[in-house]
Amino acid sequence: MGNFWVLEGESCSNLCSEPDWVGEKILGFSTSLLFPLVPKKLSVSSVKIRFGLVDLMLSFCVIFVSFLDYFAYIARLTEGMYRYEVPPIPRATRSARGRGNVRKKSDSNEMCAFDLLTTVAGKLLLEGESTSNSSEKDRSVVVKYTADPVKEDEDTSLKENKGFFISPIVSEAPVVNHCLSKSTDTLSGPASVITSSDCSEKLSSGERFVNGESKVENGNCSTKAEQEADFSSCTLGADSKKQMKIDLSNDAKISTNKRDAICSSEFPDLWDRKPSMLVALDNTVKLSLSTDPDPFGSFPVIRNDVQLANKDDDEKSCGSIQPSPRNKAFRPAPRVGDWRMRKLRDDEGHVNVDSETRHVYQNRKNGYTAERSQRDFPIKKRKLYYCNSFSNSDGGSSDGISSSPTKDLNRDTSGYSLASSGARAAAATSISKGARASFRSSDSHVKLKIKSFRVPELFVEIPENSTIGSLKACKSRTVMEAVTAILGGSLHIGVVFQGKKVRDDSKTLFQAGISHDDKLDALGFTLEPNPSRASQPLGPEGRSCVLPCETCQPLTRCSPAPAVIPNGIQQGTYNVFPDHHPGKNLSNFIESDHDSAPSSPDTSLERNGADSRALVPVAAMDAEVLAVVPMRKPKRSETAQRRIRRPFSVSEVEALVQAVEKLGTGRWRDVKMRAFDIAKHRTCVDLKDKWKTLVHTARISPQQRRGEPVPQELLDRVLIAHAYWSQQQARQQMKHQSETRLLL
DNA sequence: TTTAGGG
DNA sequence: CCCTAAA
Repeated sequence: MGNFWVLEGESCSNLCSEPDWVGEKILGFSTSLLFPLVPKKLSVSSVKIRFGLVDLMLSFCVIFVSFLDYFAYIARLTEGMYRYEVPPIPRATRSARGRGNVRKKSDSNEMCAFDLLTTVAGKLLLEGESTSNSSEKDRSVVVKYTADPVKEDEDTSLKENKGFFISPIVSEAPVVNHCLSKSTDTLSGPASVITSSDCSEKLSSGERFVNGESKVENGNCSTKAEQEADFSSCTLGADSKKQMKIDLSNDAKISTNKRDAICSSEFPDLWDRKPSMLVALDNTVKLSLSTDPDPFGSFPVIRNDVQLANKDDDEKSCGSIQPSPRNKAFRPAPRVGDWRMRKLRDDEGHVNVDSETRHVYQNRKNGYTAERSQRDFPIKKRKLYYCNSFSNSDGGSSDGISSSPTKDLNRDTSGYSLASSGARAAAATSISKGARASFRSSDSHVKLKIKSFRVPELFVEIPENSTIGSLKACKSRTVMEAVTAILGGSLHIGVVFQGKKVRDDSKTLFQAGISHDDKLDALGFTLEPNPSRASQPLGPEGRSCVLPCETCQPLTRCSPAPAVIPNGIQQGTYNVFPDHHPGKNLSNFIESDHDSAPSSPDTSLERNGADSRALVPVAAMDAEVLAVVPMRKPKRSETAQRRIRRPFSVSEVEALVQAVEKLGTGRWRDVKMRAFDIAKHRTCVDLKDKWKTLVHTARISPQQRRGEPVPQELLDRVLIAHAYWSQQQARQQMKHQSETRLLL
């Protein structure tokens, strides 16, 4: 989908502010959503990976988008349309908003009931690389994730022992945020580390609040950049355990809301290129989920009545400006965070989670206190911006909204550019001082930044007679469900090198072909749902709801704009069951390990759907039940990604030749087992094809050959072997024929 | 799934 | 590399 950046600040209520369409009936509406899925409230986090002597700093940012806002936005866009696809994320205009009061207002009126988790599998690119000599040979195990779940309590304590630990890099993300931020709140701690909610065991994410004042923050940031361990930790996560330890100004009620976390990250490059809009808002919504026990389970149902009811509360609690009427309408929407909490609780047997009931949770470890719950609401001072939800590179479908956002952003935040630059500078200073210096010197830090996110695609079909309300509810649920199902578990960090997933954690960098001088760009990371906890089993019956894509007639009428996922956006890799081959020998083929290329979207989705049942809609909805289906491309052509090209190395060719000499042609399976058993990406068909090309290559003149030159010696052997086995084959046939004749 | 071939 | 018919 695109890249999202969250900046601190106001919530974007614009979109939501005009609930014109509320209550209207949609005639035909089917949508497909590309939702970034974010497991938790990850916001900006940085990962430090130790590669031998080299540390790679990764930062990734996850943004939370208010589902409702987004939804509302979509609804508006789609009204009257049969289908809309991947609407751009609404951006809030910061324009008229003044800071203080206004802001509060925004906080209070959050229509954004659900924060949709958006997310990501971020691809992190190396910004710099360290050149330390020693590291080159030392890199042994480089990227490894800890199998051990991180205990919640230990959020901040992730240590190097584990293959990697993530710590927020203060220097980066914060900078951007604070620049933009207008909020008066200050953070005592520059960054907070959130442990991922229970869900993400392996991944801890750091969140930082943008709210803090810019100046203050800067100081902190820069300072902290170097001491990762120090950052104060706050946890916004669902777990109570992860409470923030950050001092917030009074206002800041960053509270325990999970969703509060704001994400920001600085991506200098990106910013430069395209800052865009603000996406989400969040926390302030005080409202609770519908008080009714959720019949369906975990998904919150949004209802109008609820909204109204909540209104008062919100105002009170916020004590700030009242939300505009319009906004109020939306308030009721439950927030994701709440939802989550509820969900968590459900596990424990608790059912409802409305604002009222929250207190119940107090008992939990680090339980939320009533006070806290109240504080939570007012918090939203963050502004979320996203950059190009549809990456330009995608060539994709931009809604035409894109341009404006940017403008607004710049305009609204006067000095933004300045700030950004400043931020950048700061970042550069803080972090990169070392990093860059290292470039030339021996410092061993490498900085990574997220280049893109992969967003899975969900397809939601909605009956024509559905009301918007139902749509919201359903959608929320389904989407949430899907999201949770997928991401409910912990996140797993995947390493992608040159487009291939490297699954073998035990593999050394060297084995993986990752080297400093080598294209570090080629190194990427993905956040994937953790297989272990991924699924929420829904009854099989639930599946019945899933509709094949084909069934969606309305789709045919969809707007011309192809819903195609922008190229830039790759599908999240959801390999539910990555296989690890810890002890495996790579033998000659370094590349052998690179696992399969990124799974094609469809595949991954399907897999998800199947395995985790992520997409299974809630069981019993009304007639209005929505069916969520993985966006399967009807035709393979659309989505199926061509496997990445993996030219055969000379060593591979040699192995192939040797095997064929021995086994002959026509026994590719044996050849594979014999010579390429470890190279999973080489199929017998590949070997056969390679042999075919080798034969061809051997026959043509050297001048005509392309690619990595194959030693003539090998080519000669190829011809010889080919001739020999061809002859054998011919003989076999002759023999066979003669036998048959005899029989006849 | 593997082969064998065409694209 | 992909796609497919045939085993």
